Amino acid sequence: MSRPPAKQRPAPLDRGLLPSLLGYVLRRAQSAVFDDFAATFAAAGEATTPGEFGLLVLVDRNAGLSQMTLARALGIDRSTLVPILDRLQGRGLLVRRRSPTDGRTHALALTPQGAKALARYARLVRRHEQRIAARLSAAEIRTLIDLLERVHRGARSR
Amino acid sequence: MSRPPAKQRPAPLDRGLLPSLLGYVLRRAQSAVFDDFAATFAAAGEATTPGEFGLLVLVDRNAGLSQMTLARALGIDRSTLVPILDRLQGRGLLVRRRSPTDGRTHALALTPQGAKALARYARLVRRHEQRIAARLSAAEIRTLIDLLERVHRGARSR
DNA sequence: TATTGTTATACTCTATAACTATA
DNA sequence: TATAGTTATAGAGTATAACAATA
Repeated sequence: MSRPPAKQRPAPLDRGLLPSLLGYVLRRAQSAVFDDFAATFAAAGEATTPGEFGLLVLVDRNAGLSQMTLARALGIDRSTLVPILDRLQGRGLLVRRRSPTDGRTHALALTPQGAKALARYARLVRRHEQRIAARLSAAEIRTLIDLLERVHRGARSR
Repeated sequence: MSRPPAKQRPAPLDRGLLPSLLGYVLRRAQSAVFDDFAATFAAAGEATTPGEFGLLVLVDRNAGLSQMTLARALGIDRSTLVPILDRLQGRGLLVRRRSPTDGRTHALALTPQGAKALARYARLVRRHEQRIAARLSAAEIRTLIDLLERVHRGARSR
């Protein structure tokens, strides 16, 4: 029963009530999933965040939408969106076109290169999803998504 | 069956595959829960984040721990922790004491004021938890926490 | 007047690299 | 040499306020 050298037993900290708090467990799971997303993309030589991926999907599925519409869908301020679009546009993934009907707005759209990148990202996301759900059955994944949506609705309504 | 004025039907965007992605649903739930946390605290005239609350609990339950130990437990770099502790110390909630056994480390501890604040925060967190779980039974909450922990472990192991 | 996109500004969270005191 | 805490610095995400162009 000899123990290995063990330079310094880390001695896990007492977390008190934290592990029983839904908010805490949710936050930690989210953080681990974010790390896995980044690692999956990095392993494929890509550098794109979950937020950027979601944005690209929205632009792809709703071509021509305005920045205000997109910002509302993302739940961020319109000024926050500007540098994000600047970066994506700088990477050649999307363009801001003039709207023909309203001179104040931009019509956003993916470039052909952006559409190709999105298809690549979608494959990586599928791989990432398989990893994070590896310990769950298909039924459990559905249950989890359902419970999370109910938490979302409960938290939103105040 | 006349519709109310409705200045501009927002026409919900097409989110494509996003709602079927665990990572996406998780991120949205987390964001809504964070907002609810902030709103609950703001309504009570308090301004403390989930991260700060978690940190205070760890210091409370593990008095005398070092900044490195705390940083590891939080999953952040030691340099990231410095301004966070500066702020909490500035608010009079915790202190950095000299460690008597190792001159390189600080022994962190809550002040009496910090302990009182933490008790106040814990009551608010309980209220917040009731809100976000309002649509879930006790059994469902347990299931959700269990599933999230399994996602956490699955995402971590690579 | 109201809306859209932009800019200026500020704050927080995050990290890496380099410095210092101590072990 | 190695570790702990700090500082300098930088990047991303977030916001508010004010401005120009357009409706």
